[in-house]
Amino acid sequence: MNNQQLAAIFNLIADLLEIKGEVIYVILAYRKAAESLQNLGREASEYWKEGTLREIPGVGKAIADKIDELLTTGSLRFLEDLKKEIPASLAEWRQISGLGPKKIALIWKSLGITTMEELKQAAQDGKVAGLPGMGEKSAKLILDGMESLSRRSDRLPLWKAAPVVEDLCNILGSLPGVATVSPAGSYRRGRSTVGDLDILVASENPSVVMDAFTSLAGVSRVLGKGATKSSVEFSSGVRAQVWVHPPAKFGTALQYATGSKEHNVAMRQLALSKGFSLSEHSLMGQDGTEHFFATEQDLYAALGLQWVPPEMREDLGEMALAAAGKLPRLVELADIRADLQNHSTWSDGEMSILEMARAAMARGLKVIAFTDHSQSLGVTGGLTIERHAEQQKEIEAAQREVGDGIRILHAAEVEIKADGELDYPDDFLATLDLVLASLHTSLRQPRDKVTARLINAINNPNVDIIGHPTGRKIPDREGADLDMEAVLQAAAKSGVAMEINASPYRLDLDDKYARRAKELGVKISINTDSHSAKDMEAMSFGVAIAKRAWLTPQDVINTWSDEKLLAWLKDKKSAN
DNA sequence: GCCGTTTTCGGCCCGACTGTTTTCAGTCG
Repeated sequence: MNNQQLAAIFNLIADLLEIKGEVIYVILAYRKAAESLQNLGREASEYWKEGTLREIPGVGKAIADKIDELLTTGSLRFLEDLKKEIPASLAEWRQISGLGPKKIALIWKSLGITTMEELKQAAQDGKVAGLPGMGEKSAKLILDGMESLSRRSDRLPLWKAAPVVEDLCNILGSLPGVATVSPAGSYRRGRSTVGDLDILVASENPSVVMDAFTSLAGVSRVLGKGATKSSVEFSSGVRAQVWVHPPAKFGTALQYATGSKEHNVAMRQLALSKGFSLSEHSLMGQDGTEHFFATEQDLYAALGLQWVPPEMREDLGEMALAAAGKLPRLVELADIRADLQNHSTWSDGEMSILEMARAAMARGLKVIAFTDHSQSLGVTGGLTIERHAEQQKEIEAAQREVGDGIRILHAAEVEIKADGELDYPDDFLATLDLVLASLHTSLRQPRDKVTARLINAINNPNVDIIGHPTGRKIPDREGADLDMEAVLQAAAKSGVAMEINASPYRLDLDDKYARRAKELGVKISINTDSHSAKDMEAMSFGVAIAKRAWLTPQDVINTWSDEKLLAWLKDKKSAN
């Protein structure tokens, strides 16, 4: 049983307990444990074997015992008993927006219904509207909620969210009286998928913003419209929410709207411990005096904290570091000087080596590696060794053309074949400037086999980087079922770097594994996997993942000087 | 149910918006 499955069980327990009417703090404890398991870079089963389950944040005696029972027997007595009391199908109703635990309990107990179909029927028949505290609008809210639930996917992939956020910011920013616009929420925190889109607007005239936002083209449903906060659903199923605050309060408001919820709870607790009450409007002293902050920096400083980068705001230890003035200097987009996975027309790319190199130069890069596919990946036009010799000539010509502007590396994305062997012989690999090894095929192999394939590649002294390690595609394809802990341990031992593939379709490694890699001393390479100049824009997404993993420039080989990077590549070769 | 630079027991964040209400409960973020 993996972390995701354990987390799902604890979230289910939380849902059922909430409907049952359990005190809120018990529910919060289960949700915290679930959240914590999802963010963990190692499997809980490994902690379990070591007897260190309670080192997982939010896991105390009771939940550790439940994890133990689940891993030992595969089931949980507590949950089975709970299901006899509260039908598990009611937990599905929680996904309907506008329907919370209290109303679910009311409907279930009053009408004796438990399924989605029965709920729909009851809402249509007027039975829901007849309940105490409910009315026609409540029934309609439920029906609308069910309707949009059927249209929505769980979370929005970044490649879908980014253009929408950009459009919204441009439109809102051009309204009269608007001083500033900023994305907030999970998008600003750099998550690889986002839920609803959150946008914060600074203006003294909120009604203009609210009116414009709720009447945008493409809005299919206004979920709420108030004086300073509104939310809408677009016909695409995407939901967005906009807050408006005056510029003088923009700092507190942006901090609040950025979250995460867990980070904000920690912030408020800290404020309380210092005799203040923190809200999205102000920091209020016990005597009622309010302090306003135009910037987040001022707010964090007022609480005795360093400004915490949004990507770190998950309550995973950043508060203590910020209080001690010891936040790491995270890697930034401006630190990136090399992109080490790119494709040209020599395989499945759309542009020539010279065109790509010039595009990279225009972005300020100093090193670009061409990692065209290897021969066995036929659909991509993978290169034979003979064609590599021709490509080498073109690279030399392109290098003469661009001069000192950028260094072009002759590399390859070598296929790790189904049997674990690499697609080129070692003596050829040794001649390349850089070798990136990746899985593209037979991703569904059993865990042991696919893990062994990757480790075999890691142990090849010619391999410098493992590309997009799990092979996942967002949102459609789960990655290979890897024993990531074993993979990262092997990489630490051999000195191979692991890639954070910056493509918003991949973002692989994800942040939790990248963070675990850093703990083990594994170097990271952030690459765009570009097939055209436009793809190079994705670097910022990869950097966001790296920041979420708390990586510094030293951890990321793409930030290193030419000398250091080339020496590192050479050392790996000479260790051959 | 978890947790500890106020605490091993007593806390655990705060406000906007909506609908069904005559002053508030539920939901959401």
